[in-house]
Amino acid sequence: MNKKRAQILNAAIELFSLNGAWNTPTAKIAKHAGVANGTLFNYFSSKQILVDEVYIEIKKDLAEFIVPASLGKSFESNLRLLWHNYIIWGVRKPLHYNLLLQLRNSEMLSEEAKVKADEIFQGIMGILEKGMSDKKIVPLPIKYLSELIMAQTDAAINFAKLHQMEKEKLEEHIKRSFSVFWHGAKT
Amino acid sequence: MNKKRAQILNAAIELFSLNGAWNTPTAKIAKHAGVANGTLFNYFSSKQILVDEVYIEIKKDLAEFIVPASLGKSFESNLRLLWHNYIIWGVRKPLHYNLLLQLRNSEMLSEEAKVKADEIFQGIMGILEKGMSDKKIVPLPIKYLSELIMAQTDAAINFAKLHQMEKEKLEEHIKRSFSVFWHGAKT
Amino acid sequence: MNKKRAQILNAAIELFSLNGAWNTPTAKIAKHAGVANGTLFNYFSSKQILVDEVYIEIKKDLAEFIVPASLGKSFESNLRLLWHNYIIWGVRKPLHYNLLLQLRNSEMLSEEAKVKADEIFQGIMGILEKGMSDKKIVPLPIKYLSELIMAQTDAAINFAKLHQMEKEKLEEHIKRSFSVFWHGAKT
Amino acid sequence: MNKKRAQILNAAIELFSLNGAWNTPTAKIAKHAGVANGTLFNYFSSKQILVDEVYIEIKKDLAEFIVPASLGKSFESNLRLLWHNYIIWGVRKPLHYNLLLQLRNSEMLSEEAKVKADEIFQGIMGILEKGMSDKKIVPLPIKYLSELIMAQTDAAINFAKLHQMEKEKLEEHIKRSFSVFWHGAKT
DNA sequence: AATGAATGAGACTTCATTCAT
DNA sequence: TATGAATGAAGTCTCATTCAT
Repeated sequence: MNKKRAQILNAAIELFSLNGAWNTPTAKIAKHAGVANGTLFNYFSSKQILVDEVYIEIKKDLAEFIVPASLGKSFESNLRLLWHNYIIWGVRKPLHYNLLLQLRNSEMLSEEAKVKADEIFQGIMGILEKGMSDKKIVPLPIKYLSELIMAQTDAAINFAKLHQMEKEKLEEHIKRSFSVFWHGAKT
Repeated sequence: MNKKRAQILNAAIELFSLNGAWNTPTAKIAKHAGVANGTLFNYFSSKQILVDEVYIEIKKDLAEFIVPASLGKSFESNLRLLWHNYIIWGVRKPLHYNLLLQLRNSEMLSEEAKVKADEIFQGIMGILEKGMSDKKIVPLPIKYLSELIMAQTDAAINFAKLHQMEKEKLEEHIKRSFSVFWHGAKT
Repeated sequence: MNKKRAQILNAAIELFSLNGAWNTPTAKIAKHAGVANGTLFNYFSSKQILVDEVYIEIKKDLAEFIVPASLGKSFESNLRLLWHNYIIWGVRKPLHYNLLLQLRNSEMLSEEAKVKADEIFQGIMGILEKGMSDKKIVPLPIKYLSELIMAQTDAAINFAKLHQMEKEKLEEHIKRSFSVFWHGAKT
Repeated sequence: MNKKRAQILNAAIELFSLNGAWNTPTAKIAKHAGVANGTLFNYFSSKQILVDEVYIEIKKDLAEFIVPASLGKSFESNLRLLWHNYIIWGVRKPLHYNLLLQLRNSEMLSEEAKVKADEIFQGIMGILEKGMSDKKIVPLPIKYLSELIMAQTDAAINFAKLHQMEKEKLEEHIKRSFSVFWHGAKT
């Protein structure tokens, strides 16, 4: 990939996360990235597109991070791993995570970007669908199930960050949060 | 209360929700509210303050709506009612609900506003704390429990809106969502 | 005279002097004067007129203060008294004095106000003219002479204020400053 | 130096002088300078800073103009030259001169600007100090002496402009004005 | 006469975007 | 391809003035 493009994306993620995308000027991003003002527009033809690409970049990073290299045998263990990895990602990459939340409900994303970002998660959706059709879990619409998982892991991430949890304590917290979910959702 | 102030607040809520607070000019709000440009600043001395007050207004509206007039006997029934009312509110007031999510992670709110908004929910927090200390529910930090509830109800609201649920269907959905939660959390 | 009118004038003098007339809103003047916003415009139909009236008020105050009740016999003693009184006025009424300087070169005064203010000093000009025609002083255009006097007294006032002179020290300073002038200008 | 910057400074000096800095919009300055609205702010990050820089520019121009290329032998001749040059400058550059007076007492200048502007005149102050310590002049505080000189030359400039003096007549006027001063101040 | 809420023109300033170098 | 000065539309906010009470 292109180096300058990556610099700009990273600068944007950092500044967007800290100050809000809506009040981060492109000029500041360029400066933070160590490139000229106009260079940014050689790589991203408008700020709208930059925002979209930042969102997609984050979603890609997340998807790569949480998908297990190889799927285990049981649905529960696969789901537990996804659950675990998502929380770890959220804790380890606070800027990315914060920005993800920020953009999700901001009315700043184009429809195209949302669709594209969803596509990245189709593989993960597949795992859930499989578990559902195998009746490993209470029958819920797949879309609702995923929202539910995301919602509960978000709560877990926020709480872990609030208490600056690390290592064993964090693992314990993840375990417990999954346990609460699994108790309610398993068949 | 003051009529013009309310007009402005309502106009702001509507436009913020539809277009994003970050790209709703104060001039448009004033026009939509049927007042002059400068009048807005007689009531809200800056856009920042308007945003803060909008957020507080929404939280107040929500708190009023979900708190049961009289608390029932059992913790479960009280919690079930809160759960129910929150989802109803989210479905009935989509603009308010959407804006609530938008502002929460936007970096647009002042710290003062966040604190003030939290104070509005202290009564509701009290209900949870009571249930917890009475061991009606698995021992979780109260802050995490509330995040968890909010997260799951948010998921339920999103899903209900996605499928434009109403009446019996909506009630059924609410019931099921609570059931999943209660299963996982009850002692 | 009218009490409210005087309150407004005094408030204006104070605020104009401290912050500059150009950035003192009429609303602040009204508040400082303890009257309503609109009341100010009952007495002064525009800010321009208020500024003009403030200037005239100051000039009147100054003229009243410096003109000796009864003129002495010698031109020198009369002039010495004017000189003395002007400096005393400038030191005792720093707000008035400061504002006088501020307005003089500000392009904020209407031509009418300047003319009116000059009329107030015609009596004093008469004294100078008399001394000139009696050849008590080197032949200079009367207008230049008055400028010269004002200029030197201004310098004396600034210096006295800089060193916070009072009583004997101030009197000594005034004496010396007049002496320098008189040495240069007497015939 | 930078061409656009100079254009803006010159436009500002002209418009400030004619209409007062307080009621010259930045938009008018930009237009008069032949640049876009925003360009002005590339060179002067706020109107306050533009005003400050205008003041400093004028003081620099004045200092350059009045300081003699080489100092003569006698203190009197050096002082006479400064006196002469200042008056000539004031008459030849009426816009600059008018604005200098306007800004001096306007409460529009930042303290930094005043300090910076004073530094420009340190060389000239040195000349006066030398004359003082050599007892060529009555013992007066240096600060007062400079105020006195400025005050009298200001009077001379105003009078010269009032009568639209030129060439011999102007030179004669300057000579006389210095003579009045020197008579009063020499030892 | 006194009030003060309402007005809206206009001020300063920001910033996404362009384009000549 | 990279630059960064220039642009000007558009945003937030101020404030002299009006007018119904």
